[in-house]
Parts: sequence; C-alpha cells; structure tokens
Amino acid sequence: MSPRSQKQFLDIREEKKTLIMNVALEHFANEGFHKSTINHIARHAGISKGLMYNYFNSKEELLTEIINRSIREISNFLNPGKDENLTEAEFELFVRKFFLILRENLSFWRLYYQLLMQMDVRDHFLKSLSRPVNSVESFYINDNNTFLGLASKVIAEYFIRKKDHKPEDYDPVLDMNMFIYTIEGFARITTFLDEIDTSYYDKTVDRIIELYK
Amino acid sequence: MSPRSQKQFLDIREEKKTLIMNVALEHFANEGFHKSTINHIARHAGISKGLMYNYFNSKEELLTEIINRSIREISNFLNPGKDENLTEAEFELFVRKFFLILRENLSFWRLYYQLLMQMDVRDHFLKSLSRPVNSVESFYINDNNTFLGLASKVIAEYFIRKKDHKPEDYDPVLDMNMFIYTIEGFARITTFLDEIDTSYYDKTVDRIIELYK
Amino acid sequence: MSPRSQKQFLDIREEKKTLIMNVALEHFANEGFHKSTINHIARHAGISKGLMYNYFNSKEELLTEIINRSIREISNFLNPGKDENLTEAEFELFVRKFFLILRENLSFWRLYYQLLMQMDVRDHFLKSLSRPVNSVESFYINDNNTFLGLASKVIAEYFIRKKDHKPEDYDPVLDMNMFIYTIEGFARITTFLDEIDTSYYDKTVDRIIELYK
Amino acid sequence: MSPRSQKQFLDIREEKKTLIMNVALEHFANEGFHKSTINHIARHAGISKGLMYNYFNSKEELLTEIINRSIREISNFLNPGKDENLTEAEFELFVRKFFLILRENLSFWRLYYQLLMQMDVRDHFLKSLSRPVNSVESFYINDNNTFLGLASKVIAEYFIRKKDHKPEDYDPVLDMNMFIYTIEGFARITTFLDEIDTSYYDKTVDRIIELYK
DNA sequence: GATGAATGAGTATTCATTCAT
DNA sequence: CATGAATGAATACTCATTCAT
Repeated sequence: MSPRSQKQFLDIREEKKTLIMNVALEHFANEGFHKSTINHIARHAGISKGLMYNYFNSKEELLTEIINRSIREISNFLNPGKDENLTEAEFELFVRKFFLILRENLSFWRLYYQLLMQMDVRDHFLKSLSRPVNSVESFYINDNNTFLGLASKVIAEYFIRKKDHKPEDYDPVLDMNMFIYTIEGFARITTFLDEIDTSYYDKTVDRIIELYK
Repeated sequence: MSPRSQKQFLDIREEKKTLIMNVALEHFANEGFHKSTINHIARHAGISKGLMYNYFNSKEELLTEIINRSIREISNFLNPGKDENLTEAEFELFVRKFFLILRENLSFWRLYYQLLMQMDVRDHFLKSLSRPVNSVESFYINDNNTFLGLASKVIAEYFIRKKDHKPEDYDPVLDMNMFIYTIEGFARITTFLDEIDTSYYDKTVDRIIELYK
Repeated sequence: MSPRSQKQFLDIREEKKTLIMNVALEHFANEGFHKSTINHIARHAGISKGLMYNYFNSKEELLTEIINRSIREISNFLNPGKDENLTEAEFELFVRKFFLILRENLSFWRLYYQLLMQMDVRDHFLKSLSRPVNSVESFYINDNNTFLGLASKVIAEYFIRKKDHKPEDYDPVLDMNMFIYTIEGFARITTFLDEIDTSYYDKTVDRIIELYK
Repeated sequence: MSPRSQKQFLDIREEKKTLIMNVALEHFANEGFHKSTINHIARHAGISKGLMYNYFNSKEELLTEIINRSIREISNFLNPGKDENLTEAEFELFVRKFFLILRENLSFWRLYYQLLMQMDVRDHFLKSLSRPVNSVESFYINDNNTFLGLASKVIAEYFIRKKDHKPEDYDPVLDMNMFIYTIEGFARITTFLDEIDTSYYDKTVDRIIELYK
C-alpha cells in the first residue's frame, strides 16, 4: 500500500541485475556473444526485452559488467595480500587457489576465452576493463593474451629466486614459461570439458605443483 | 567439348574454390564466423555474391569445406605412415612437425579454436567433419576438445613403453597428460600472438622434447 | 480536510503542472516533440515518470495543454478589448504588442512552427485546440496556417477603411497581404535566430508600422 | 537469358533510387522525418525494407541525398550565370524564377522548413550539405536560417546600387530586409497551403517586384 | 500522492539466400 | 557461368504507458 522505499528499489535493482547477468553469462559462455540474443536472454531470465535496457544500456555494457564482476571476484579471492617475494608454500597456495576458482567459474572462463580469440574484440575490449596494475590482476590478464600470463612480477621473481638452489645451467625464464604453458593448457582443456573428474583434477594440480614449485 | 576442355573447366573451378576458401579463412579467423559476411568475402575474392552459391551451398558449407581441407592437409603431413610403436626419434620428429605445421597455418588454428570454444557449435559441427578413425587424425581432434588430444593410441603407447626405462612409480598417463597440457598451452598462446619470435619458438620446442621424449 | 487545505492542495497541484509544462515546452521547442522523452522531461522537472501521468493523461495531452495555455496568454495580452474599428494608434499598438509578446515567448513559437509544418499533425492537432471564434484568436491561428493570418476581421476592416485616404487604385486586400507576409517573414526568421539584436529588432518593427499603418 | 549488362544494372539502380527518393520526400515532407518510417516508405515504393539499404546506407543518408538533389536542381535553375551586378530586369527575372521553382517543389520546401526548425538537426545537418560558396547557393541557404537569406552578395549589391536613384535617407539594408521578410513570409505561407490559387499567386509576385525592384 | 520497475509494440538496420537476366 | 537486385526473417534498441507497492 505504502510506496516502496528507496532501499527496496535498490534491492530489486540489484537482484534483477544479478539475475540477468547470471543468465546472460550462461548464454554468452555457451553460444558466444554474437549468437546470444537479447531476446533469448530476457526470456530465460523471465523478463521482458525492454527491461534489460533499464539495467544495461546495451548488450555490450551487459558483457562488460559481467566481465568486470568476475574479474573483481577472482581478483579478491586470489590476492595474496602482498606483492613481496613468495615462499614455496605461498606459491603452492596460489596455484591451488587458482585451480579452485577456475573450477567454480567455468562459464566465465569459457566466455573469457571466446573473447580472447576474437582478434577484433580483444584489443578494444580488454582495454576497457578496469585493470589496476595490481600484480595479481596482471597475473591472469596480460598483454600476451594468456589465461595465466607471463607478466606477473611475483611469479617471475619466484622463478628467478629458484635459481639459487638449482644447477648452474638452470634457465628460470624457460622454466617459468613451461609452467605457464602447462597451466594454460590444463586450464583451457578443463574449461571446455563437458564434466570434470575431480579426483583426476586434483591429481593433476598436485603434479603441476610438484614439477614447478 | 573435348574431355580436355572439360578438365580445364574443372581445374578453373577448383582454382576458384581454393581462392574463395583462402579468402574466407582469413576473414573467419580474424573477424569470426558470424561477423564475416558473404558480401565481404565475395568482394575480396573478386567475385559476385551469387557466384559464391555456385561453389558452396551455404555459408556453413563453406566453413565445413575449409575445415575439412585443413584437416586433410595437416593429417597428410603429420601421418607417420604407420600405426606401430614410435621410436624416440619418430616421437621427436612428430612433435617437430606438429609445431612446424602449426606455425604455417595460424589462420586455420585461430578459426579452429574459435569453433571449439562455442559449446553449441562444437558438437554439431565437429561431428559433421569427415573424421576417419585414423590414429593421427584422432590425435589432434578428439572428444576431449583438445588441440592435441589424450586419445592418440600411438602417443599413449609411446608413453606406456617409456615405463620400461623409468623408476617404479612412473605414471605414464600423468606424464603424457603433462606433455599434452604443455603442448596445448604453448600452441594456444602462440596461435593468438601478434607475431612469433622464431628463435624463442624453436627453443621452446626443444625444451618440450627434452622434457617429454 | 478543511476547505482551506483542499485549496492548498489544488494550488500545489497547479504549481506542479505549471512547472512540468514549462520544462516540457523547452524540450519540445528545442528538440522537437518526438525526440523529447517523458523520461527526460520528468527528470528535469524533478518528478517521477509515473507522476506525470497523474497530471496529464498522455504525452499528447501535455502538448495540447501547453499550446492552449500559451494561446490563452497571448490572446489575453493582445486582445484589443473591442471588436470594433481600429484607429491608426490602436493598429500600431497592436503590432507593437505582437512583436513584444513574440520576443518573450520564443520557445512557444518555435514549438508552434514545428507543429504547423507537419501536415498530418496540423489538421488533427489544431482542430483539437480550444479555438473560440474570437476575432483576435483567429487573427494568428487560422485556416491559412499563418502565424498572423488573413482572416482577422479587425485587421481586414482596418485596411479596407484605409482606402478612404488612398488613391483610386489602392487594393486593400493586396496591401494587407503584403503586411501579413512581412510580419510573418520577420517573425519566422526571428523565432529561429540564435540571438536577437534588440535595437535592430525595434527598428524593423518601426519600419513595418511605417509601411503599413 | 544472357546476364544483365553493366549499363542495365546502372539503369535499374538509378531508376529505383529515384523512385525511393521521390516516395521518401513525400513522406518526409508531410509527416516529418522522425515520424516517417522506413517500413512505410518501402511499402509505398513497392519494395522490401531490405532493398532500401542496398541503395542508402541509412535513413539519414536517404534524407541527405534527397536534400542534395533538390539543392542541385534548384541551384542549376536559378543560377544567373554571372556574379556581377544585376540589372533591374535580371533582378525581376530572378525573383520570378524563384517563385516558379518554389511552386514546383513544394514537397521539398516543406521538408526543408521542417529541418530548419529543429534546432538540434539544423546545424549538424545543414553543414553536411554540399554547399559551394557560389552566390546563388548562398542566396537561399545561409547562416540566418532563412529561406531566402540575407547573405546573398548579388542581392545586397543590387539594393546598395538602388541608393543612387533614391532620396538621401534611403536605407538599403532596411529595404533589402523588408524585401526578404516579405518573400520569406509569402513563401513560407504558400509552402504549407493545401492548394495554391495561381492567379492570386502571380498577382502577389508582381506586387513584390513592384515594391522592391 | 509518488516511485520506478515492467511491458510490448514499434524502429532502423543487417545479412544469408534466391532469382531474373 | 556471372551478376547484383531483391527478399524477409532476425536483431538491438527505444519509449509511451501501466501498475504494484
């Protein structure tokens, strides 16, 4: 009877936005951005086409907000809290957390890969993302278009410091790159698997840590 | 009307088809399948829109033929000629040839990845490919959506035989998978690089062989 | 519940209506009726979209009320108070008042012109205006779509009476029309000028009176 | 049976373009640019919506081409062939030609007025017109938003030269402006009349010439 | 009274595909 | 064999209007 309070409006907005973004992410991830139509997304979200534009100014803005939200969440979860030298235990924890969050955001990663692979979208789009030069951020989004990139200073420094307990001819850059390729390959394949065998998944993570820590 | 001119017609036809497919591949790879229009492709190939449909029944058929052609070429090049046990040298040769052909068909791989990452396209599309159960074929296109898949019998057997000169606890499946992930990661990243540093590329291939042969 | 508070409510209501109409007039005049959205108007008026419909049943009704209000105001201001013969001084006063009110209602005139120029709107719309057959009213809104029309009986009679002090071949209708065209042209151009040079404006008015009184 | 020649294609194109532009002009002139839908225009032209975009890249481009075509035609017709001093006879001819072409392009002038009256369109749009600094061109499209503007050098000079046979206090600028206002008013009113009384029309033109030559 | 969430019909535009010539 | 005119279904987006609270 009484009019809605401002808070009620905000709650409705937030809830609907989240609903739309979740539905849209599934569509974008599985059918691709271009093939996903606003019509389908709206229908699946149980709302009208027009309402979509009450929340997002365009299909592209919807995409951007989805990406930003995921980036933010992942970043918060991964953030080691310091930019200093990683101990072996911290390195291991970081890798484990990475694969943990990977498994729980498969739709996002699928979408992310698709965007990465479209040459025309990539530059324009990735640049528009809020990208603090925070080291963790740059860990998985970098200029080498990698899932888990070459640029991370923390990781790089970790491998350089490994040189101390290694034979004379140890090449830290090559070693780091092999680590990155392995992670990237495993992540990429896993992301597009129809279903994940968790025990095998864990075993693989263990092996990667064993090889590169 | 002589058989000779008949053949010439066919040659011209084949030549034109090849031209169209080459142009289309570039468009598909760089702009994506959906964003590439028949109009643009035809214009770039120097023919009319209508003529396209003389060669290909639909845009999708054009795509299919492009994929099939590349699959065939790559398959022919890679094929070890036998399905039997690989020697260490044959394994190494195989890996080297793989990275050689990768570097020379970047457009195709870009397109291939894009298709692979669209869940709805993948199943429908990959199944429609002519896919002989030749072991090499199944090596890089398999049901695990991998660039270089888990299923290859030859590769699998190669790793299993390695167990003979390895310690008791050597796990051939895990080792093979690490090999595949590394290759996959390196291939995926390289495919979408703006340009390739060949000396670094070769060094990486060497290292992969060193680690997994 | 006392009659007093009842009246206060009505006053507030009237005040708000006026505010909305003023804001809407600016939008309609500068951006056109179709390009002006209810949303923008409401926001600029500091109220909600929904409330607009408490005051006006539709966007078109809002427009109608704006026009009617202006017509009423202008009519009241111009009205010579009598329908009888104009003296030369009264004619001059009338013209001066006309250009005075023109300059002070530019937004309205802009809107008015826009509506006048849309053939389909014109008939439907102008007919729906409350249009008393008062002679002054019909002076500037008549069936000849003129700003200052041909139909005014008072004006027409003024020119006819001029015949008495004019040469034999004086054509009062032609003279009146030239007067109307001049006024119309000057008014139309002035209405859409970015800014008005008042000294030039006054000089022109003087000249028109000089020529046609 | 035989394929169409290049000329045939060009002819078809030209014919269809003209057809579409004619139909669109009627719609734009009578209903306004915004209210005229591509759908209606296409239907009235007897073609499909899609075909419109084979000929014009956008609704706005369609508008622009219509305007440019009319400007070109009118310009060609009016052009006095010289930029020098007009004789009295040449001035009279010019005015007569102006009202001749006005009467034969009423739809265009209706459209032109509508555009002129939309503040937001005006600047952006009129600037994009091909506007050679030819004096005739600038005669009817100028920065004073007039139908028949103040800027024409030829007209201005004509009035200045009139000073020679006029009394001491003759003000050529004021006289020219009255001329322009009269023409503008008559043109504006006539343009939006439902039908024109040609004998009255001619009489008015005579009178304007009589007053201002 | 007041709010803005929600709707749906409408609008410009795109593009694979067909077809007369 | 070749052309590009023609189609129509689909798509993103807009906005006046309604309505639950």
